[in-house]
Amino acid sequence: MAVSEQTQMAVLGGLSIAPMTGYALREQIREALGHFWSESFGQIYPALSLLEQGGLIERQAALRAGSSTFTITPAGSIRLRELLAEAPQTAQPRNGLLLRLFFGRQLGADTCRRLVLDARARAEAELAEMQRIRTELPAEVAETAPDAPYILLTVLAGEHSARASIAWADEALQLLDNLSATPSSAPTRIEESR
Amino acid sequence: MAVSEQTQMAVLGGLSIAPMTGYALREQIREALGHFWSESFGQIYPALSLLEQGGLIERQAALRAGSSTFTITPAGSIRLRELLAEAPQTAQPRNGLLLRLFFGRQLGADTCRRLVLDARARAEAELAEMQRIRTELPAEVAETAPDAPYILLTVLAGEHSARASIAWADEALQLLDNLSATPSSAPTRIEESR
DNA sequence: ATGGGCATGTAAGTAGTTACATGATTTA
DNA sequence: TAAATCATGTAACTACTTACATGCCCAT
Repeated sequence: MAVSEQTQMAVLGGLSIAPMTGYALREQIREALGHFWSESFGQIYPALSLLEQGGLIERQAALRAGSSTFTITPAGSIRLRELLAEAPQTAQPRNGLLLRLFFGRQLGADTCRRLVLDARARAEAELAEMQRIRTELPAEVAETAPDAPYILLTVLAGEHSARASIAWADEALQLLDNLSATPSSAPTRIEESR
Repeated sequence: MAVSEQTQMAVLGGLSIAPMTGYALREQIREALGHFWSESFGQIYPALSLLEQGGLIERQAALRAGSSTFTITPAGSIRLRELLAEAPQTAQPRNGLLLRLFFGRQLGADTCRRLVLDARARAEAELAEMQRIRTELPAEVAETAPDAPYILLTVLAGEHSARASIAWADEALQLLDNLSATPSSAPTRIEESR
């Protein structure tokens, strides 16, 4: 127990692309899935033990003493497809930025502006990163080419999300400026966007 | 202990808009913050006890026996502003949909299309909901008018996010269609978007 | 009088992170 | 040979949810 199906899915998925050690798995998850997923060692190693016991992966002694390489078994591939086919469970959202802005009156327009600017900067960085990944995609996954179009979908999601954050931030900044200009009286009128 | 600052912030924030019972607080958080925040009773009641002990909120006996209304104290207002001013802590992302699409080859283009269509439908619903809230905003918060422009920021964020999801889904569906059309060979060429 | 919504609270369980302990191998 | 990196594993902690126990009060 104590290992969620989500984690099993990520571990089996990683090993479905290439056999590797637990340590490498964590690195790969960080690099390839980092912008929408994460796993810590405290999850990965128990998951590897469990999956090995279930015959879904196999452990081979690696060159390095004490370390081992894990390979997915045919049963593991079947299990992976099963897990992937389950409906994605969406955790309830917790957006600290929006929570702060909701109570923004307590915080003041200036501090809110700062928060939005920070968010905008993060989104810009995210967008640049996604575009970098997209240009490097064809080369990176040369041997895992059939996965490339699916990976592209996740990169595009990141791009759309980042662009939306930037557009929202710009609109929000303008509203906050109006708010500062008209200290308390007439609430600023909002024109329809798009 | 055992009550996170995040929860204290949400509880103090809720009570900063109006005094209410723990039960009402949960309802309000659900209705007003539901699309970007959530709190369960298991969080709210311990938080109320803690904040009361700290003198940040006060309990008054309500009309109904056994129930009590909580009011934020001046010290509570100060604490709220302190908490709001702290940098938003962003939990690491876990997007089950993108995880599935990343390993989409195992799942097949058809099942992926279904997943994307579901996501698109959810985004459409979200967009409609955000637009409904926006039109009702001026009326709803008549007495809490000064909060309205800040609340609007969070609604706009939801709209931008939903629109981005829809645009991404449409692009993804087209890519998946191409993928089905060209079974395995020539990976489809992606033209630059924007 | 009873079923449903209002109301409070707690215990148990789930999911996950962080920090630590340990040691091998590579690189500077 | 020392530091950095690779590698495995576990224990303690944090945050949060779910389920339950309890009871009030209103409408039918």
